[in-house]
Amino acid sequence: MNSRNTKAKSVILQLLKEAKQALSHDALQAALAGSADRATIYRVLNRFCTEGIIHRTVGDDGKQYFALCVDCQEKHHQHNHFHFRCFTCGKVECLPNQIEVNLPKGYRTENFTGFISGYCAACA
Amino acid sequence: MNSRNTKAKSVILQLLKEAKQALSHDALQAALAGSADRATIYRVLNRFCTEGIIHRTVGDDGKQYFALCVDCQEKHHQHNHFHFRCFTCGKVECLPNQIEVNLPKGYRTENFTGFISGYCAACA
DNA sequence: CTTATTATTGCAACTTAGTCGCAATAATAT
DNA sequence: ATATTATTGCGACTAAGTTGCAATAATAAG
Repeated sequence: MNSRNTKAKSVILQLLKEAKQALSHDALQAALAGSADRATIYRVLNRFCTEGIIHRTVGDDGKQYFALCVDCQEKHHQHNHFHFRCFTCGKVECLPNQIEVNLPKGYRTENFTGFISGYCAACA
Repeated sequence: MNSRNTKAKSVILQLLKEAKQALSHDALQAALAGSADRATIYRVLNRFCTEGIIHRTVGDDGKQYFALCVDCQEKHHQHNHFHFRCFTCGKVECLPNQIEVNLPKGYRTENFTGFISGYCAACA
């Protein structure tokens, strides 16, 4: 009785799967076209994050983006990759490079956020 | 007649100099203790950014942090470094490492944001 | 199939971060 | 001393995200 299959959950998951890129809350809300409440979308996304189905990153626009990143699916969840946002087309994609930043002695990493914005190949 | 010396500007600059780390708007506001208006602080910070005196980064908490980073002062402004935020003490510091991320062909970088949060040596 | 349990939803209110218009203030130049 | 206009303070506003609560609807149990 832990988790239930609801329309909102399956549609949001489907959208994230199809997108193959990171989506913001409002992009999802637009795609859902009123079929789910604002708060519900936020809650579903947060649930997916804690369940480890998707990962969250914060853009340099201060907004949260959610992605179902392909290569960190089954493996030990490692999200030390950068995200790229195109100013023109607005898409936010996961970049393949895994980054290692060496922190000062004694520091412990809990969360990694790498974000680059600019113009993608199609829009540059 | 481009820029004027005002109390707000000099105090905020002074605070950023003393801090030797990135400060958020509300940290500055607290330090200013009512001696400057919310909106003024935001405006001064934005002005400093466009003047190139300080740089802005967005934390994984979605908040903006402003720093007068030492090593990118006079040089050609290069802010491809990571910032680290400690969950416990809350400080946000600039990490020395300059990062190079190789983007897909044809992509143009406009903005770089690297943010790591966790526990600093003193708090871990 | 029917009923009970409770995860999930929708709604509304709320918080926080940041921006903006406008009149008042006060640096600087004349 | 006066004029110019950058800057400030105030208030209203927006956008992103969260939360409380009652209603809804998956699932489990009978």
